[in-house]
Amino acid sequence: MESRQIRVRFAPSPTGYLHVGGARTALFNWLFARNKGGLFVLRIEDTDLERSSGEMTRVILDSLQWLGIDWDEGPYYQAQRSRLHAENAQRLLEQGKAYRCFCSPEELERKRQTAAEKKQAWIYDRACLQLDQKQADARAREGIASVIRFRVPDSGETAFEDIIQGPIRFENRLIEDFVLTRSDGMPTYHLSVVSDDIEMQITHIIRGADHISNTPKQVLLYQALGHPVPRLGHLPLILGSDKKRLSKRHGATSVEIYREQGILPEAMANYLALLGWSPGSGQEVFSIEEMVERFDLSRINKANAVFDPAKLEWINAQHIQRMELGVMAARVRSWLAKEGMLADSFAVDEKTMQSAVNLLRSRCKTLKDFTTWGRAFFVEQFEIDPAGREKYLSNPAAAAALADLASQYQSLEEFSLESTERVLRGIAAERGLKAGDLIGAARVAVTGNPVAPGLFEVLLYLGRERTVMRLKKAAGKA
RNA sequence: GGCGCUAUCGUCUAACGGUUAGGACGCGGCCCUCUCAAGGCUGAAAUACGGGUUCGAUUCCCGUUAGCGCUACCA
Repeated sequence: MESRQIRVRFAPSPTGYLHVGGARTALFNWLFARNKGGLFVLRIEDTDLERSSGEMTRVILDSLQWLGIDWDEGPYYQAQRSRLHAENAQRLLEQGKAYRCFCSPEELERKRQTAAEKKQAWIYDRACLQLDQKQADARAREGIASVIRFRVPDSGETAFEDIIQGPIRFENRLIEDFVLTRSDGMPTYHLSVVSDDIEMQITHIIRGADHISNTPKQVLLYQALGHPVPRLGHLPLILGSDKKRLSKRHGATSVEIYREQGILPEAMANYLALLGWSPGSGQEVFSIEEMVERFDLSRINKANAVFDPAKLEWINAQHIQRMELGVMAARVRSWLAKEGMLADSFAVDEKTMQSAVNLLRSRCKTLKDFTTWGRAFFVEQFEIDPAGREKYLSNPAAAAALADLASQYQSLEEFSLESTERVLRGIAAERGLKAGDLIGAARVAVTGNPVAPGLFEVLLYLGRERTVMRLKKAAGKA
């Protein structure tokens, strides 16, 4: 029994950057398709010409690619397909499943207002449904603008079995005769989506729960158009820390921003997947391949989830630590390039780059940390942290010891982990300093920071020449 | 206002009638230690409320409450 191939789609409106909610919707569709050997279709819903832009489309595609989400078909552009959609409306009109409505937007707005003031529910009152063919034609001839409205059944109910939410039902009498085409002839959202999903043979529609209320209208449309309804699954929404729907108010909401902050795409996808889905095994850190392998629509949660930047950061740190060293080094290299530090860097050869990353990675939560906190591991120009200077380099004794350390390192036969430590401890003992304090002073001198990887490993990484130079410089300034 | 959806630690979640309600982030403590991370151990922290059904409810049903969503000639 060969079942039809699964076809899913992601259909963003290019009215802004790729929102984390949208990114998760795309990811779940993609994971589902990849897990089932299905096809992932990308469609740009750019029918709102006012708010859509080609630039936004470009950014959204770029963000998807960055996340590792690739598409098998598309991108299709919905605006280019309006003629097709309008034809469907025309057909429904001819079949009596839709009718022309001449009510003006102002008139409708007035009725809505009145109802709202009386705290009454209001849906379109079907004033124009009474018009017969002749009357309608007459109005059209008078030049009165009209829209095409879908004729919703008066009774009964429209129900569907949601893959994620379970059975959902709506009474038809509470569903409005919604607009199919606007007065300028352009199709509206419901018509476009359904027409395209039919045309593109979408088998599973996985989207945000904010579309649940739209669904009965679309189900009705499928039925009127004589097409089976695809399987529907509505994902819980992503909320801000105040439990309100995640929006600009909450700060970083586009995946673009997290990318700029140094979040790895693997970590972003990993965290997003955990918002509403869990494998049930307790595992939380996955590679993309593991996610594809484990993903299962039946394990998606029904309740909304609060976006937690702290956990995202932790997931990111985990990926930074676990990623293959060579791959991670390449990421850091690109980050350095992006920051304009690569040209001045002394850590350009692969071996040195890997050593630096190896030393720093367990202490970095984002790529940004490598070039800010870890700056001294890549370039010679770095600032000494004021607090570190105050704590370790402010007294003359430390400065003198540092100068001594520099000269002894210079004449050391072998510059090793063991010898550098022995010399330092010797100097500390000789001068009545605590070893920890001298280590701290040296650390600040060579890394600019009171917090860094183990000192002697750092010295070895930097090499004798660079170490001596930095020690002398700090000693001179102290 | 109407309609719809949801409800386990602060947050993300596990449990698919029987568990001392588990894990993770974050927070606190201890260990490790040249600082800080990482790592290991550990502590505090939850089934919204009220009724049923059942020998037994986090789990099934109803109600209440709360939150969210939709309510356009936007998508």
